[in-house]
Amino acid sequence: MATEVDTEITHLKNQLAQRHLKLTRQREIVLDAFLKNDHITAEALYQQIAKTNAHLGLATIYRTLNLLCELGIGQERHFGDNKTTFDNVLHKKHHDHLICYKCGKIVEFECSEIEKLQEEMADKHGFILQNHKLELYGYCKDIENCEKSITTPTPAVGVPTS
Amino acid sequence: MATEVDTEITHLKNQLAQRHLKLTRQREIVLDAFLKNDHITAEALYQQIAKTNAHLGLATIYRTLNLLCELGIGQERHFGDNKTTFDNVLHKKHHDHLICYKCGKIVEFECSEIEKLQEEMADKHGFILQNHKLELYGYCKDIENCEKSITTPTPAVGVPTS
DNA sequence: TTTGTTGCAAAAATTTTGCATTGTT
DNA sequence: AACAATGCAAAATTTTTGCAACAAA
Repeated sequence: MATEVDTEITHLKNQLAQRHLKLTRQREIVLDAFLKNDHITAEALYQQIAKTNAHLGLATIYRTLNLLCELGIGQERHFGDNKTTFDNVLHKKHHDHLICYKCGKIVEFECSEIEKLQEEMADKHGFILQNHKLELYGYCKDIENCEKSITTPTPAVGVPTS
Repeated sequence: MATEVDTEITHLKNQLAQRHLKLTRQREIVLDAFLKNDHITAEALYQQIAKTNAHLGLATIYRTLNLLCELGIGQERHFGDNKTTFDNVLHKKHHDHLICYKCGKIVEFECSEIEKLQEEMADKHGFILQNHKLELYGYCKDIENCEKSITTPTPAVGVPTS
C-alpha cells in the first residue's frame, strides 16, 4: 500500500538526489520517526529512536532535522518555551496551532479564509508569500482535562495577569 | 508631554507595585531601550545600553526582559533563527510580521479581519483567546534594497527550493 | 573510488542561577 | 530594617562542528 510515508520518502530521495546528497539508513529512520510525531524536539526524537532502533547520535538527529527543513519537509517552531520543535509541513499546508497556556495542549487547525487574507496582506506589502506560522495562545475550556494534563505549568508569554 | 514611554512606565510601576517588586534604575533603563526597538534580542539590547548608559549586566537584561513578558509588556518571538527576540506588545495589539527570507527585512502589519477569524477559530475549538503570533515568510519585491541589505543570508526555513 | 555521512566529544552559543553586595520601599 | 535586585562568574541548556572511521553513489 502506498502510505504517506512512501510519499515523503520519495520526496526525500528526489530532493537528496538533486543535491547529490545520499539516502542513508539514519536519514530514513529519522524521517520515519519524524513523520509519526507532530511538533517534536530533536531531543525527544533522539530518545524515541533510541528506544526502538539502533542508536543514532544526537548530532545526526539535529543534522537530519535541519536537512528536512531545508528540503521543505520540516519546519521549525517555537511554542512559548525555548525548545525548538519540528513539524511535518510537506503534506500539511495549513498547519496552524492553538496552544493552552495552562495545560500546554496543542490543537491544530486550518482556516482557508485566514490563508486568503494572509496572501492579500503579503501582496499589499510587496511580498511573495512562501510560508507562514500562526499560533493562537489562550486557555482551553476543557476543564476536566486541562488541569490534569499539566506537564509544565507553562509560564505565560506576554499575558497580562491582571 | 505625556509620551508613550510614560504610559509604559506607569504600567510597569503599577504592575511592580501589585507584586511587591521594585522599580529600579536598571529596569527603567531596560524598559526605555526596549521601547525604542522592535523585536530586539537580549544581547543587542545589552550592547545598545552599554553604549549610552552605565553598564548593566547581561543577566539583568535577561531578567528584566523576562519580567516585562510576565507583566504583559513584552512578548518573545522567534524569527527563523534561534535567537529569541522581544517585542513591545502592550500598546500594539495587532503586531504581526512579514519576514523576507532573502534580506531578512521585517515588516509589521495588522489585519482586523484576520483577528476576527482567529477569534472564531479559537472559539470553535473551545479556547479563550489571549494572544497570538502570526508570521508570514516570503520574498520581498524590493529588488533595489533586498540584495543590498543582506545581513545574514537567512537560511530558508522549510521552503522547498525546487 | 569518490564523496558525503556518522559518531563522538569538544566547542559554541544562549539563557539561567547562586550568592555576596547594593538599592528600594 | 526588610526584602528584592544587581553583578559577576559559574552552570545549565541547546545546538553546532571537527575529524577519523564508515557507507552510499
